[in-house]
Amino acid sequence: MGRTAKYTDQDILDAALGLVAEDGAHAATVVAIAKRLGAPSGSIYHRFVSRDLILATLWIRTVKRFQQGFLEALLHEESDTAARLAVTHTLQWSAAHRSEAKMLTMYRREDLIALWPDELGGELATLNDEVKRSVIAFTAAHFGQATAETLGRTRFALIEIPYAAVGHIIGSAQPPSWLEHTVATASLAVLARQEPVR
Amino acid sequence: MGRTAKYTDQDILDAALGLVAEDGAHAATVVAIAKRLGAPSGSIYHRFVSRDLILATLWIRTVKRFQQGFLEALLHEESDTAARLAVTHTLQWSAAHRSEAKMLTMYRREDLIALWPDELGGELATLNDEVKRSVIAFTAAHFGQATAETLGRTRFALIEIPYAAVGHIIGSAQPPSWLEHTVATASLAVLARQEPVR
DNA sequence: CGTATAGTAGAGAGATGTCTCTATTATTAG
DNA sequence: CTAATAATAGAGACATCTCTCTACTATACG
Repeated sequence: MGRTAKYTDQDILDAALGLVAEDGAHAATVVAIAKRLGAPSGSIYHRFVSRDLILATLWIRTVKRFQQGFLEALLHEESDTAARLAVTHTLQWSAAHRSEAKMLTMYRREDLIALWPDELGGELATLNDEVKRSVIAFTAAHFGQATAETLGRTRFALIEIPYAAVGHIIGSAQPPSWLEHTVATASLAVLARQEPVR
Repeated sequence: MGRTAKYTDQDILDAALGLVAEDGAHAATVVAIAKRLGAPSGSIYHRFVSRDLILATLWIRTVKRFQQGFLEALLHEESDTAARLAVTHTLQWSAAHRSEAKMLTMYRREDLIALWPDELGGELATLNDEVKRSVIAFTAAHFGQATAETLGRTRFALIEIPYAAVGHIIGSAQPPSWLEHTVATASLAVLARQEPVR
């Protein structure tokens, strides 16, 4: 009962995402989001009690969307293959979801959301739990044990190096052909178990 | 003639830098900078005509400070050594200049400076020229020729991978001992001339 | 068909930030 | 010592953004 929604929650999140990706984090003001949808700002506040809640919801949606494939990749039983799949997922997902990839790699949560809303406190607290568990399991399986060093190296190989490559994907019309192979090379070198020649 | 300056240009830049590093880009408001120095905002505007000019000047100062050692490292005639030195410089400089490293790795220019001031337009245009030239020269020397691929791989190895590691330096009291070796391993793997096993 | 309800619409209050303007103060040169 | 000057000091004009409040509108259900 009541009239049907003209602007859905998802529409609002998409508009915010577009603004962040196109014009930067500061551009996603409530007025700008409303204008992008052709709505007045009041309509936005009918759905989300605050700007921070919009961006926090968008953040969670985006992180979860990215994590899904990443977690699946890490499930592969052969650890080198799992690593390759994880790296490939990051690059391909980023190419297929540029705006979202841009948001994730370009901004920290704290720079997008001034004050994390209480109602999403629980969500935030557990958001990375699965990935953390998964990375620890990978490290234990791959290196034999998860120490500060092996964990740090794993994170560097599986997360930070691929993230660093996303800039190349966002920057150009289509990802350079050498990129995927290069990133995999770097990651696997970091994950090498025998002591490399110094 | 006239009274001596109580707050110098450099004091103002340092205050802005501290705010950016500690509380994020949005925290470096003119009022906050003034408060940090114990001055009213009017005194700041006596030195810099706009907030953007403060942050743009800081940006240039920081980039130049970083580039100096990086360019020196790349001068080494043996290219593998040059690469190692460049990587090491990025990590060690970041450890020694955390606030500046944080600013450079955490924010893009566009996110710090809304509208780049005209008076610094020339500076900006040439800011990266030397590094670009230097990276091209390195690529030509190392790979034999600078193509889109060899240039892209060089940038990834010498700039983006080390940048990705800076987070580990900023995040903890002292950089993990394994970091430097790990980053060098990744970079050199990317720079390997023979086709790696796929 | 009419009423309850979910939603849209938009004006405007209040907070925060940039920048301007005028007054005051310290320092140097003659 | 005095005048010129470079700098500090701080009030407030103006812009922008978040969020509130009230009025209006479309739709579903009986």
